[in-house]
Amino acid sequence: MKEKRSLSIYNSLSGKKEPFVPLHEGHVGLYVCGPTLYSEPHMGNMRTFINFDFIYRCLRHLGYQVKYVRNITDAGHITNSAGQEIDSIGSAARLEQVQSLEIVYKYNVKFQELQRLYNLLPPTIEPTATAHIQEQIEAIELILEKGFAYVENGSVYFDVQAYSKSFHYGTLSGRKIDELAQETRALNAQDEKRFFADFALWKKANPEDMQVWRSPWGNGNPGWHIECTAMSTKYLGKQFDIHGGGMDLKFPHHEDEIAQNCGAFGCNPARYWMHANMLNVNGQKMSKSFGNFFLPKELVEGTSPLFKKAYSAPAVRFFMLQAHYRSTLDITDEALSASEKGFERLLEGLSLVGGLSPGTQSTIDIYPVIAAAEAAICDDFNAPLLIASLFDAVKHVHAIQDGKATLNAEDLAALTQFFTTMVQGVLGIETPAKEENHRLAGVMDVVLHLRQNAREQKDWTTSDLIRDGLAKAGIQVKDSKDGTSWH
RNA sequence: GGUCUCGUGGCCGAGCGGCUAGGCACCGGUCUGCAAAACCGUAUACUCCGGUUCGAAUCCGGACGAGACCUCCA
Repeated sequence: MKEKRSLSIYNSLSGKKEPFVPLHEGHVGLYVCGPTLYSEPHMGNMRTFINFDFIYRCLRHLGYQVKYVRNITDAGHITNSAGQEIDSIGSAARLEQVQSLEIVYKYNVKFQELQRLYNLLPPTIEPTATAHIQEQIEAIELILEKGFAYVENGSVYFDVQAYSKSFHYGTLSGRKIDELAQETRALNAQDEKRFFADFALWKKANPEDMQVWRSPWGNGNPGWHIECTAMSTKYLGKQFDIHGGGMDLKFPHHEDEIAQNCGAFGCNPARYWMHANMLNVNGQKMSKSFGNFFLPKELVEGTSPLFKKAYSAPAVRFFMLQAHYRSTLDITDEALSASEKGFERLLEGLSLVGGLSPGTQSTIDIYPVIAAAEAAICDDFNAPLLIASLFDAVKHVHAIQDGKATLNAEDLAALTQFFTTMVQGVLGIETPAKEENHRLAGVMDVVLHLRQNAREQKDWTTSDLIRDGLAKAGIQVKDSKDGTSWH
């Protein structure tokens, strides 16, 4: 009996929130630009994937059947927009003195580990670029047939000038070609391109290239943008509902993807473009080139010099979702530890709600809270607002726990269902499994029993000695009405 | 230089024309042998200057400041 709600999504194409209308009722085609496997994904990369994982979960929660395609780039991007040729994976391979495939395999394993660590649902399909060379070649052929590309010395370039006669180049980024011409930084001697804004669809192989594929134009490598066009078309069609990715991909990558798709099929690949904002460190984008990045692993292990302690993956995920996906988020030790406390409070609420007993009648109305949460999801996937409503629910849970309020069986079931669905299903936060150390637990039972005896005899010296001693050992004792616990 | 985004209380971070965001910290309270923990509660805000409006953090213009993109980037 899920209420039909109208979802609205901020569309980067229009710069506005728009009501979401899927191409096929009840179904959503979602394509997200995934990682390039030339290094271990850093925390900034993970923020984008966490955000889109949340969006994916929201769409499913709203009852949509979602086909979620997230590509894996395992072919080095060959670009020459600045007259330079960069094969990221090949470079990494040379640096590590191994073959390209080893690089790709190594970092793919790491990425899969991170997906599990941060509780990312597996996409419906995770296609790789190297497994779709044929599709990329076919897409390039189609663009050539339509007259929006040209072959030059074994390479194929997208012809932006020809394209501009039929389509508007710059719909997504708002860039204008003549402005671009002036803005483009000093270039090296122009190469085979006819026009500065042209970009490579296929690049002729260099002698030192490790990965090379055959094509109608000779041996070479696919261009940076064409894999997304080829794979999104294959798995989602010429046009689908939502295309997502990091903000930094908006230009030129997504702009060129649009040009390719329009050039090949006459339509924008996606009706809604969504861009996740950057993770900042000290107010600046986390980036390989700034050197201010850290790895997800370092955060979980507490080995990054930026942070005083370790933060669990669910806590980090929660921290990320406390900011809206379209806002930049500055990650600092202070912000993270503040968020962690709230995170624990939420988990406490989650564990309490299951143990509550129903009353004969309800003295509080929980449905406004549930409605607020659903509305937050529908308002451009507003995770922070959703979390705020969950904290309202936590207050209700405590009130019931303290006997200050009651819920009848039906309402209590609704609250419990709501809480677990939102925290685990939608936010994707799994309670971290408590590490059970039976021997320590046995020792603690004895120690706390001794302390309890001392307390009953008002032997405060002994009881405080035990308490302070445990504190030094990193164990905190918590006294409450129901007894003493520790962690 | 061009294009765009953003400036919210001690910190993080929502809201985007009128109605308490939320979390953390602070302060007060309950509990406690004292603490801690836990729970409850109060307070503090919208960079500046103009304009529109009965009414603006919220819309428009300007100033200042920050960031992103224009080059590989999630």
